Amino acid sequence: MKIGEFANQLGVSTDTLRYYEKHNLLTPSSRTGAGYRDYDETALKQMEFILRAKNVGFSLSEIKELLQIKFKKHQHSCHEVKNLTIQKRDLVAKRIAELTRFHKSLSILADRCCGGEEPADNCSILTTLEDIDGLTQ
Amino acid sequence: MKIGEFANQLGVSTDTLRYYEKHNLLTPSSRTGAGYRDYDETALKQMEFILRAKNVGFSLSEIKELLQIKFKKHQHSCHEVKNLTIQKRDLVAKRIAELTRFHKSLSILADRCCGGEEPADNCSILTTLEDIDGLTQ
DNA sequence: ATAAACCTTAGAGTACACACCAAGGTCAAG
DNA sequence: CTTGACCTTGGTGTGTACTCTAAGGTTTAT
Repeated sequence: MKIGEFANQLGVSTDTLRYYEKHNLLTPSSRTGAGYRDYDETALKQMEFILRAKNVGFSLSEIKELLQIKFKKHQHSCHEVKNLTIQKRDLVAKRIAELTRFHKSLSILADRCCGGEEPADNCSILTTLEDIDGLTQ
Repeated sequence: MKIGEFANQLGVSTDTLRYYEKHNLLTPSSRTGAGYRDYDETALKQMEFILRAKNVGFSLSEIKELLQIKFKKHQHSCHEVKNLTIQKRDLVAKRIAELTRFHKSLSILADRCCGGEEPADNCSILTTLEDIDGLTQ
């Protein structure tokens, strides 16, 4: 399968596939006489692995680690894989906590503001950001 | 106040202040004869505004918008400010939802995995990512 | 024979928020 | 008068995940 068709099947761009190849996430199975990339069933499986891993939140560099483990499963332990997963989960949790703080603050600001069409001279959002922190930490 | 002292007081780097100046977030009040940046009380207030806005989750470009409104309050409405805030809040909410999906998936993967020291040949995390999506969407 | 549709490479551009560097000017203390 | 601590500009580097461009080669259909 040439890159265009392969990309279409997976719903990604050809640029993405070339990018993944450059970053050692997915190498095409072979090249045609003209130097065109040729993808087969194995490549398809691997690309699906990558897309699923992306879907659960792994970054490309994390996926690269997962792939290296996957290629040599017997040289790595379950423990290692679980660790990667837990570390990622905890990172995600931290980010959620931070965003939740943001969400709370923004909600407070928005709820206090009248939102009317009058000039913003006394807008409570602006004054809150100007003055001493009126937001619950 | 020269840039170093000003930066110290605010707990940011001089690089940050120069960056903010370049991106029209904060211009020093004046320059000394030698061309040194000179910050005064007004600059301090504005920088505090910026830092508070950052603290509630606004990006620098959003803060720039807020500042433009703040500079000409009577030319803008409360409605406008509230809109910015709500839009940001909703964006944050979306991101939280996405990350929460990630967190769930990662938790499921981690919980299922034994995490033992044995080789990862049958690691449930890897097989789940290999096979048809076993994760609740 | 030629046009359309595909493919190749290398490299630049995007957004975000800075950090870091080099080469040089300025200022206060000793 | 020199040392050290500060300041200046302009430019490059970081990480993430692509996207786009230029300049050209290949394949397929008409």
